[in-house]
Amino acid sequence: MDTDPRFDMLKAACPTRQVIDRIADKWTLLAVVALEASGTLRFSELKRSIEGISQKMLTQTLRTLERDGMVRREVEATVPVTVRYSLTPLGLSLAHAVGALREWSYANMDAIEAARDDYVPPTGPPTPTAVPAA
Amino acid sequence: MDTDPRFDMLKAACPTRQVIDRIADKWTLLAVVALEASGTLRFSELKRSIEGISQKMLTQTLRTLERDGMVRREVEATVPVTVRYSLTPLGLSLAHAVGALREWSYANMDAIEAARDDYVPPTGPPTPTAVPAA
DNA sequence: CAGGATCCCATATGATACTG
DNA sequence: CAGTATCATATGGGATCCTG
Repeated sequence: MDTDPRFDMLKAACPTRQVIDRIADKWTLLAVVALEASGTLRFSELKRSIEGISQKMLTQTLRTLERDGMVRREVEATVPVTVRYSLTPLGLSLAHAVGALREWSYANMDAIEAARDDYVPPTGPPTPTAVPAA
Repeated sequence: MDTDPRFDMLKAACPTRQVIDRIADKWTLLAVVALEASGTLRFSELKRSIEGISQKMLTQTLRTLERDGMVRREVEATVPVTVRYSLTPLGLSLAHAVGALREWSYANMDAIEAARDDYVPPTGPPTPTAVPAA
């Protein structure tokens, strides 16, 4: 059998795995980072902060984060309604964990770039510009 | 302008953001975790380790990780060829960063579950089973 | 301003078959 | 075993229009 307990954490049924499945997505992580950086942001501010995100994905991402207790949503009944988003303590703790990833990214982006340059794909078909032709 | 320097890290052009865009994906994180847990694994072992991953995605994920210098791929010319994958130092350091996320997931999965139960979506349309009808 | 509802498409990913 | 190639499909995600 392949019941190696070391991999239980990777079983789709494992709760930890489920959590990973949920938060390991670009927009979620970026939203959390944005909120961590400024504490509180309105919908449109948040949208401007996260370059490339669409209104749809932002709404969707925020709803999920709110549902899972990471984000607090406060509606203020002003004339054009004002909605402010901020991290809950739970969300803040997630932000810290994500911080490790960001730091790593920052510290190692050069190494990645370098590796990428050196890389030669395994058994690639002849490069079009290099084939001597038959 | 919205040139708040606090959000530079979220600009799509920012190198850190680019790295995040790349590694913040489920299969990549899971592959790294799997390799960290056992040091070295063959293709098929890796596939069995990561529940739910398809052969295609595993190949693709490993290629990318290899290209970016996180994974080392060693081919042994045995009869049915043997390929072993392991983390490079760079990959290992990433694994550590990801570890923070895993620990967070493990520590807070209950809180998430709880929040999810309490959650009531904002201004939802009347629940079918609750509408008094006109 | 915030966000719900739609339409629609690119592509991410799975399933299958084939090979060195 | 460790892939590559192909086909089929789900769905992630953008563009638009609309409303309180």
